[in-house]
Amino acid sequence: MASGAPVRPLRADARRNRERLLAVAEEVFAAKGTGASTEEIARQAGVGIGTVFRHFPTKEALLAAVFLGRFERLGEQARALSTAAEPGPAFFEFFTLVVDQAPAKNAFADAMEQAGVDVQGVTSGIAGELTAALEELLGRAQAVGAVRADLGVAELKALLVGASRAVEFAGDREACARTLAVFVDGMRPTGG
Amino acid sequence: MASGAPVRPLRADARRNRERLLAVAEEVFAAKGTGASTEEIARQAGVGIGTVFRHFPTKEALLAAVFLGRFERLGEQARALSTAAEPGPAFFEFFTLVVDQAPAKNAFADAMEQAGVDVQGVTSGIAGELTAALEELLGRAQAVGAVRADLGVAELKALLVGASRAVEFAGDREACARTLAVFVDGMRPTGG
DNA sequence: CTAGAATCGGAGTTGTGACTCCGATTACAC
DNA sequence: GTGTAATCGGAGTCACAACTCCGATTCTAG
Repeated sequence: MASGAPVRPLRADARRNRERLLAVAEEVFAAKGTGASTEEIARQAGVGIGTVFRHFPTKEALLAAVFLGRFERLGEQARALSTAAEPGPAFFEFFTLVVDQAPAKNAFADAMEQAGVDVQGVTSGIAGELTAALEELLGRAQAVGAVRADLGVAELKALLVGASRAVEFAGDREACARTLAVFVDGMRPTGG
Repeated sequence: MASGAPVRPLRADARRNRERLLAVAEEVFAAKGTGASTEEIARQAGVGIGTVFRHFPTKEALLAAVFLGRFERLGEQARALSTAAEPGPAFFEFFTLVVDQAPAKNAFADAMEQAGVDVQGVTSGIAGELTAALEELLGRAQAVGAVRADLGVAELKALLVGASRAVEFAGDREACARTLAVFVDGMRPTGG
């Protein structure tokens, strides 16, 4: 199960390059979509193409690494908010938070769909943690009656993706706010 | 403004091929995304690549033609429903209708964003009609108090795109229904 | 039926982007 | 400081997809 190779720590310059590449890739993919070329990323990171492929054997691997990082951070945020005193506001804060980071999140959905990659597979470990954190956050909010009871984590994920798309499409800030309000109100319990 | 060339009617076989291409392209783009190759479309339509490019000088033009057709049909459906006796149910029926046709609709959003094409420009005429029909449909539903008053056509479009994405992501039919319910309830008037 | 124009088909061109390879360079142990 | 193994850089390869071109084919007017 656990991989056999002991993986000695990377040389300092290699580690720097790897981190820089991840940061730049996240930015570029968010800005230009997942169709952005690896050459573009290499150039912006100030390294050669060879270096990109040394660290990430395929473009898909690079994408996966970027999304894994994003998932990790989302999971942390969700966990942090899931211990908040008021589960209701915490839940909606998280929702808004994710949607505000929409561009990168959409790049994620795009990539996974287009590449035909198995989302559950590639990101299984981290995604599992994220799912658990979402479950906690959602469950608590439902327990205090802040969120309708007929929603599960699957629906929540779908709504996160949909909301990200929607606000990206809405344009100006006020339209975004009104659009987001529909999601928020729609997730509240029906009929009081 | 009106173009000068009198455009003589196409030869019978040419018109057949053109229609067949549009139909096949819509299917293929919906199934495999807008990244599907023109060769694939030509093959499935049973024509040569040359024929595709004779009718649609670029791939982008083919995409635009497909979406124009879709917009046209949506506009018709919206217009038909906008004269219904009960504006509220008519509005929500239209919303559901569009979302059920999600795949193709998403292909639209993808293409326009990725290609960097000006949506308003390419589809201006038809999109204008669609917008007008949406406005009518929305306005009537709001007038009878079936839909919250703070939504405009821009928000409605964003919600249509977002909902399409969301249900596409949701997976099984029941999750889709619960997800859609969030949209529907969220668009209803608040506190009333 | 025939002439001739419109249309078709698909091999070939061109451009782009993922990925490889290996000599040059650099970090680290001693 | 020096040896050496890890890392870097980027020219070159390969595959694929958009688009062109022109001889072959098909439609239609007469």
